[in-house]
Parts: sequence; C-alpha cells; structure tokens
Amino acid sequence: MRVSGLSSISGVPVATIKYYLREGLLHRGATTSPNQARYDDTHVRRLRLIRSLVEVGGLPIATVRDVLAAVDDPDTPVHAMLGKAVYAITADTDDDQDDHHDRAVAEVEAMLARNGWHVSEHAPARRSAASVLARMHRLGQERFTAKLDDYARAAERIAEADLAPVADLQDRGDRAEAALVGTVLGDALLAALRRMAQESFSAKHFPPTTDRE
Amino acid sequence: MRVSGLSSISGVPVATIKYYLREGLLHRGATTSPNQARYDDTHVRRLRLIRSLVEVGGLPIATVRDVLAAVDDPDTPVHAMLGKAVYAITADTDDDQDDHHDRAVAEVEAMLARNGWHVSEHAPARRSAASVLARMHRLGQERFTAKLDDYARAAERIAEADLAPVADLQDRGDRAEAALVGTVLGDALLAALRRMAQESFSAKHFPPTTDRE
DNA sequence: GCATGTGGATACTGTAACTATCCGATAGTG
DNA sequence: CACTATCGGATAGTTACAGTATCCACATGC
Repeated sequence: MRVSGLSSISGVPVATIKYYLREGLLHRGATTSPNQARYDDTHVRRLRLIRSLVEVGGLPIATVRDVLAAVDDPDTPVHAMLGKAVYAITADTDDDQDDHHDRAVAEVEAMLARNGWHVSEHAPARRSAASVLARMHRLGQERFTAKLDDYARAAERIAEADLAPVADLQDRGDRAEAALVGTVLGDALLAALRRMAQESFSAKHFPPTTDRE
Repeated sequence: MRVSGLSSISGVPVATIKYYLREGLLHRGATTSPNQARYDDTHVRRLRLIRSLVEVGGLPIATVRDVLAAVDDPDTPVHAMLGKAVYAITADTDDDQDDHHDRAVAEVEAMLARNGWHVSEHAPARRSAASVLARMHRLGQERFTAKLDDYARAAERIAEADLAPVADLQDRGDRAEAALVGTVLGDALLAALRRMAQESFSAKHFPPTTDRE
C-alpha cells in the first residue's frame, strides 16, 4: 500500500500524512526504491491512534510525537510513558500561589489521607487537582470541597475498572497503548457519561416544570 | 478601578483585557468620561471565569462569548445555557458512520436502557459517547464495552454529587454559573482524581517490582 | 511510452489568541 | 495650572500551530 491507499483507508489527507511522517509521529514505510515506499496496517493503526489523541484528547502534535516515542521505546516503563501522556494532557494551569492555592493543596492532601490513597508527592495529577480546586474557590464555588470525597470514591471505582483489564495484557506495547487510549479517550467517555447521568438525574429528581422549559 | 488595576488584580495583561472587551467576553466598565471607565469586582469575577474556561476547559474565545452571553441572558434557561457549554466542550469528533460507529451507538443505547437513564435523543453527550466508543473499537480496545456499566454507575454517583448543591441555589445567574463551573472545571478535577486513584490502586494491587520501576 | 502517482523537501496558508502601537483626552501630582 | 503618566479605543502586527500546496526527479502500470 502507498500513501494514497493509506490516505483513503484512514481518511487522512496525503499532505497531512506526509506532515506526520516529517514530524516523526508516523514511522516511515519500507522503501522499495529511492522514491517509493510501502505502508501496512501498522501505519493505519498508528494513524488512527494519532488522530484520536489529537482530535479527542486535544494533544499538540509535538506531545503526540513524544508520547508515541515513549510507547515505542521498549526501555521506557509503561508508567513513565503514561506519566508523560498524563502530564501533557493536563494543562499546566499556572497556580497563583495564593491563599486559595494553599488551601486547595491542603484539601487534596486531606482527601488522600482520608481515603488511604498512596500518590507520589510529585504526581502531576496532585498539582492539577489542587490547581483546579483553587480556581473553584476563587470563583466562589466552595461546594466542591464537601463533595471531594464523593468524587474520590467514584474515581476509585473508575480506576479499578480501568486497571483490571490492562493488567491482563502481556505484551508491553499492547499494555502501553491500552493505558494510553484508556487514559485519553477514557476521559472523554467519562465526561460524556457524566453529562448523560446529569441529564437523567435531573429529569428524575427535578420534574421538567420550572427549570427545564 | 481602571484597567491597570483590573490587570494587576487578575494577572491578565491590559492588552488582553482590551481584547476581551472588544470580543464581548467582558462587559464594559461604567464610563465616567469619553475616555475613562471604572471597573469593579464583577469584572474581576468575570475575568477569572473567562480564564478558567479558556485555560482549564480549553474553550475557544468565541465559544466563551456565546456561553457567557447565555449565562447573562435571563431569558435563556439554565439547561439551554449548559447545553451550549457542553456542546462546545465536547469536540464534535466526526463519526465515521461505519460498522464500529453503529455498534457503538447500539452499545450506548443498551447501556442507557440497562441503567434506566432518560436521556434526550439529541443530547450531544450521546453522540459524543458513541463516537469515542467507536474510536476505541477501531483502535482494537474492546474492553470498554464490558466496563461501560461500571463507568456508568460511577457517573451516576458523580452526577448526584454534582446536582444536589446546585439545586439549592435560588438566583438564576448563580445557578447558571455554578453549573457551568461544575461542568467545565469538574471534568478537569475528575480527570485528576482518576489519575491519582489509578496510581494508588496500581501501587496497592501491583506491587512496584516489574512494571513500576 | 506516457499519464498518473510517489517520496521528499520547501514554501505557503489560515486560524486563533493575543500583543503592540498610536491617538487624543483625562487624572492626579505638585 | 502645568505636566506627565495613564486611559479608552481603534488598528495593525505577532506568534504558534496545524496543516496545505507546490515542485521535483523518479517509478509504476496500463
């Protein structure tokens, strides 16, 4: 298969495929002549993965390159690769280092302790959670503090569902890719489920009279 | 307070504040002279909200304008405003209309039926969930189908925690803003909690020997 | 044998989100 | 009251990102 075939199967324009090749997101095809190469279904798979990370996850192309390089590198442990992806996904929302931030950090720590979670001191998710919580406080939305444990318990169940199937995978590459997809696309799936659950819950407990037109 | 004061309090550059004024994201200050205006803490609050939606939620400026216009308009029902925000947040990941997509749609419908959820036929979250699920299938990640109910039950608990406090709010504007922040920043908070839960669960059930270096 | 397509390099485009400059007018200081 | 910093508002410029488009010498396949 050559570029045009890869393009029509994947729906990605030829020019864009060339761009991804150039940027190192997609491995080159097997060259049969100075200006001829063959692509196979590994390219199709990879292209699909790239598009999902970009379109659903919103990752910048440069990040996708780094993450995929980590996926491909057998020396990179899976958790390190995921850390990279997760760190990339999580916008580094500059924390303002004010009272709200300090309070948010303390609340996250208290929540971890209450629930018996063991999370690295330097996990980006810690900073991220505290940063978002601090923003909520600054916006006058204090109610999340009280609900943190409810969210945490839900997150626990989700994490359990996330990890069990991944642990069964033998091949390192498969496991890395599964973890990556689960993390990035999983966020989008969960967000959609949350919306539907909200709508359903709202319809059930607040009959559509005043609030719902 | 004038722009420079607003700028130093909020940390947003003057030029950017002017840009937001121009684009209609921020209401103009009370003009005291042809070229002089006073800003108050409603501007500070609004600015914080804008930055959160942009930096955490990743919403485009044009969308933020539309969403905030809906928040401000007393004639827009809260759920319509939220629908706008939710629709904006959820990238319209073009569904490829193939077998995978059809199957994903069916799986989402089955899940809704099994859990007794009442969700509008045209809810964007439906399309979004199906679209993400279809992508997972195309990537060879089938395990999510089996886990859909686990995720759904977690989403139910989250939705419950989300909605209860919002229902208490009396003022329409407060309620709209609370729902908006809860939806947009809530996604980010939940994603961070999920990461931490994964790390904690992983450490607990897969002792750090082989996989975790 | 010749139109069609190829890999690869280079240059260009479009959009989004600011950022900088300029203007005449005002505010607050001394 | 003079005067300098700052203001609001308009306009133009910048940067970053993610592609697109063009060009080329060469291959393929009818």
